[in-house]
Amino acid sequence: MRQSRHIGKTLRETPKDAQTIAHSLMLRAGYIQQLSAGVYVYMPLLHRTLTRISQIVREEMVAAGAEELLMPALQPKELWEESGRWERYTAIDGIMFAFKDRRGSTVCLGPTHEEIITDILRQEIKSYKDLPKCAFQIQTKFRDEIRPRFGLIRAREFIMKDAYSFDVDEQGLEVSYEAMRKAYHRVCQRLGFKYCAVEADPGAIGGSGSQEFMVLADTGEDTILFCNKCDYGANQEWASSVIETFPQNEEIKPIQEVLGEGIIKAEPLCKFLNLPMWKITKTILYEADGKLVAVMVRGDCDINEVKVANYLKCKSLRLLAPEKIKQLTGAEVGYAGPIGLPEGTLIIADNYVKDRINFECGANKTNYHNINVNFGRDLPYPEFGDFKLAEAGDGCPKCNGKLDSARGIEVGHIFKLGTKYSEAMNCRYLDAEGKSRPVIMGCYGIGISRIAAAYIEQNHDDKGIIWPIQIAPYHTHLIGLNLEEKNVSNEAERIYSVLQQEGIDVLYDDRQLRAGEKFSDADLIGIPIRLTMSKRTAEQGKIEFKLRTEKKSEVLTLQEAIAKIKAIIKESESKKSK
RNA sequence: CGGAGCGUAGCUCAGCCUGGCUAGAGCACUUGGUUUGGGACCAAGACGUCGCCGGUUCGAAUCCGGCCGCUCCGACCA
Repeated sequence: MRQSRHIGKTLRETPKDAQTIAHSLMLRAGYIQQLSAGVYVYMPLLHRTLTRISQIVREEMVAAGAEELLMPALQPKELWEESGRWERYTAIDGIMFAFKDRRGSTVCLGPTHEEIITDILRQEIKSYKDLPKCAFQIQTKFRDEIRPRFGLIRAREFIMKDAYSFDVDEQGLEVSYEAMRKAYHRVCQRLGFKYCAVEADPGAIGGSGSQEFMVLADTGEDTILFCNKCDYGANQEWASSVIETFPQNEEIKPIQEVLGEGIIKAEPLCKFLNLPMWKITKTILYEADGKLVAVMVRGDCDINEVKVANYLKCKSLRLLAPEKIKQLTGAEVGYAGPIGLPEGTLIIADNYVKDRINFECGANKTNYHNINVNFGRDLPYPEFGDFKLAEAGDGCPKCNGKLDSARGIEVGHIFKLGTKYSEAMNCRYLDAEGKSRPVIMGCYGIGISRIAAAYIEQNHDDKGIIWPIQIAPYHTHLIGLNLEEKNVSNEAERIYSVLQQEGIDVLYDDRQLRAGEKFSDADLIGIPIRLTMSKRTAEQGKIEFKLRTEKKSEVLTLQEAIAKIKAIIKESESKKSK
């Protein structure tokens, strides 16, 4: 491509809306243009990169035994009602774009495709002999995100690869899931990511287990925790951890109400009462689908609301508003405790709350706290579970290691769905005994457009993007200098066409600009190999070769340069799965 | 949705508080000249429904009201 005819001007200044480096660089280098909130034009350079990312993903999906198809983005309401997700996705969460067509039928733009694929496969699968099956597509998804942000990281329209597996039983699902898990690792490796795969919350998609593929970046929206000894890793919203416990060998004391005026929050409280943090109890009041719930955790812990919501199986979980707390408990915020809550309040407590004696908790009276509280005597044992937020420094739940934390961008997420959709939508088969069984499903997503943004977030310098050869928009960037001299421009033109004949993708900067501007643009755009033809090199009959990752350049013959470029391309292609 | 902010040239922004006549700057763009291997310089030019609608006023980018759009902080997720 001749840069003089290329669409996508570079900008010197950072557009003010860009909050992350990747977003800013993509705007400045002409990879994206914003059309409205969370909606972007994929400009020619990005389009090429997305095509390459898609191709890598496609190759690994096919190698894992999946078959490609393409489903409609426009979907009928009926299938979503059948799966039971219509209300959640529209009225409750509002994540789905839905509207009426001219005949008055309600339709929506697909945020995901479990319903459609299940509808297709239930017509396909009749017998255990029809299984297993695995299908994937690379397609535009629509999600009316509550808050789109960071450019392509969280967009309302984005490109996703989604795959769906169908098996006869759990063991079959294990095999399919494992094949996808490996394929996801290969995709991440081929792309050249610094990443990690972690256990995750299946969330709205549902199912029994899931893993997220996290690209490590400080601007990531997620916090991940991983063990410094074993392979345990999990999204913080899903992670469990081990914390220190203390011997409970003191005598059981009588419960006592203590005045501690204006003293709230665990730390001031433990100083005031001269108690260790772990003896304090945080009791937080929530409204779960309109029902009052009190959650207790140890004073040195925080609550993980995802765990609480999962335990309660509720659709919405909100902190109780201060006015409501006062109305229901009679106390200001900060004095809530498990004793004396309104009738019918569900009390749940973190496991680490359980084996303590003579602990503290709020008295549900402004300025008062109870000490020497004991389960069984002062209040019944509540329901216990894992509700605390795991944090860096906690112990690993699998070994005796410690958890470290990092920020990550979720580029892939794989789920064991089980029978959630096949039961709801009647996707069944007859087994060898002639018995009807629901198909066991899995689903597997990769954010194609997000990968581009995540890669830049992880690989850039102060001058611009640094693409690897496998997903760069072009393999080489040919820079022509001194083009006003006929012999130089002739030579540059010749090299441009030789490179093309050799099957090397080349962006040829044939613009009449100064060297500095061309080099700056080249650094910004980030094509991995730069070839420079100028008066200087033309005289030697050679060309300057430079890698985007290196400071130094070398002067080579065209043949040598081509050989090097081909070696680099070949090296990246050797990672492809057969 | 709750909280905060912004909307003036392609981009970054000044002007608004304290209303005033042809609305500014830098970058980008056009033309000419000098330059020419890391975002040059000089000169001349082109480019604006000041987000939209309404109100106040002799007069509105500026004050007031409504609407729209965008961004940030929280819940969502590939």
